[in-house]
Amino acid sequence: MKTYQPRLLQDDLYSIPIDEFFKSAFSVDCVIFGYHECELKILLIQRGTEPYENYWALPGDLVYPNEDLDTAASRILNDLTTLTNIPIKQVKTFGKVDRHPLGRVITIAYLALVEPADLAPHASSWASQTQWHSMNDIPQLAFDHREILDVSLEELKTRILQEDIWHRVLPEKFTLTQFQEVFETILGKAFDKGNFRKKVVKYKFLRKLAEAQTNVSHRPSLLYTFDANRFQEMKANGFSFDF
Amino acid sequence: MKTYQPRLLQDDLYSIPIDEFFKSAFSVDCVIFGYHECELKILLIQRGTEPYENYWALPGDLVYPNEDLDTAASRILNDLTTLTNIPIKQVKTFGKVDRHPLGRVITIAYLALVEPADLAPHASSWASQTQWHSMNDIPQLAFDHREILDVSLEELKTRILQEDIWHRVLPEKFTLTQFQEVFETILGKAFDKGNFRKKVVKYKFLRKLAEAQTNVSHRPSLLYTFDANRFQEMKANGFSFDF
DNA sequence: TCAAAAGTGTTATAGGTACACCCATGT
DNA sequence: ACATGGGTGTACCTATAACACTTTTGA
Repeated sequence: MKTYQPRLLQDDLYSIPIDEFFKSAFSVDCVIFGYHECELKILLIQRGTEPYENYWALPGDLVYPNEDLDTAASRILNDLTTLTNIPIKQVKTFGKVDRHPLGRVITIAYLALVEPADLAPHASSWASQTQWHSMNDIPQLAFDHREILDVSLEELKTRILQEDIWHRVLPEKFTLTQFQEVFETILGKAFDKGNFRKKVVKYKFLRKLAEAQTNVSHRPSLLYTFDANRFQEMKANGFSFDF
Repeated sequence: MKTYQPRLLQDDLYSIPIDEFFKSAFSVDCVIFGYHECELKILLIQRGTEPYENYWALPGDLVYPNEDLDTAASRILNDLTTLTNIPIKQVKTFGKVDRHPLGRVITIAYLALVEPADLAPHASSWASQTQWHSMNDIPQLAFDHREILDVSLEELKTRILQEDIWHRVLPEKFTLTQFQEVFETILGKAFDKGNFRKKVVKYKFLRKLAEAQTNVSHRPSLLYTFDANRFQEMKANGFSFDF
């Protein structure tokens, strides 16, 4: 039988059949955060099969033999939501030996931030249901998914400062207050209105429109749009919010 | 034959034999940076077997069936250097379908920064040699290791600002100039001496000693030590250098 | 006494923080 | 007229950057 002699251990007398190394698998788990009106949510599925039957879990799947990791993550996200072209990026790989009861399965966690309204209409017809959960009320999760969620939340806090993912959870035209609320909710702290605006306006990638809100029982707010090109330029030069 | 019906694709008629998912493997590749006197180096091995025989490559190995990912990374690093207890942390997982010519092998990249003097004495007796290479003169690398190296260098630049990994490449007692040089070399830019000192001293985790350099043909520099406890405290509160 | 690098001081400017105040709208 | 949130201005303080200057050693 063909064996694999670990290359780096010259004094190691034992050897492991190479087949043993190919008795493992890898999956992708998607941490899909949803933001809407000052609330941060997380998309969970309820498992319909063992192991962890009936537990809530992060949506995930084994990676197909001829499928790239990023592609697998996009596939899962596209199956769950009606959105397309959502950027979904790797967070970290979780690979403890005993993390999966049925064998050696490591999982690569991916992160996305979306508008929670956009859930796939066929979701309810699945054996396992799909549901948005408030981040303030997370049920017990299958596998090591709680740890994955915690790590991903920290990563979200970092990325919201560096990338334009907040853009996906705001309408095309939005107020500076809505913009501020996204950061306050996700980072979990409040900012001074005046100072926040001053800082944000000077970056010049929020473009003030001639329009304003209507039907509000207070002074209407001016609307802004996002200049993605200008943002990309600045990001290429190392831009990051310093909230 | 038992098959795996992808859970998330209800309309998907085809199914894949579950064995197919277990015909893959995962490896760990270590990006071991070395810093010494204003030079950044990278530890490479020369491959003794196909594929990519004779190519230089990042040191790596398949992960043992009952071995955690972090443990595998530490094992590889410990086999190559005489050091122990070196922190080595995950960077990213690389998993393109065609990245390995012999099958589906994804790899988890790990990053460490060490003092390059500490190379294992038995290294030269291996079939494949081990060598420090200057970052200014990297040979062609096997697999997608060049991409892994590039991504890891960026990660190193981020981590040097957030963690105390620079501590491992400085002597127990060091000068502020030595301290500054680490950052200048890794970040690739120069800092004003006076301003750098002012900023660093006020953080209070570098403790000034009563000692000074000897046998230098200029004014001797005062020596400092690192107060790791104080640094950890500050890090817990979100500290990061803003160079 | 000179070169070399250590170490300190000065100044102008920019930016952040806290807070007060006025504005436009619906009820 | 008043409650509500939008929007702006100011004054203080701290941080930063650029640069000049002094100090201590070995040769």
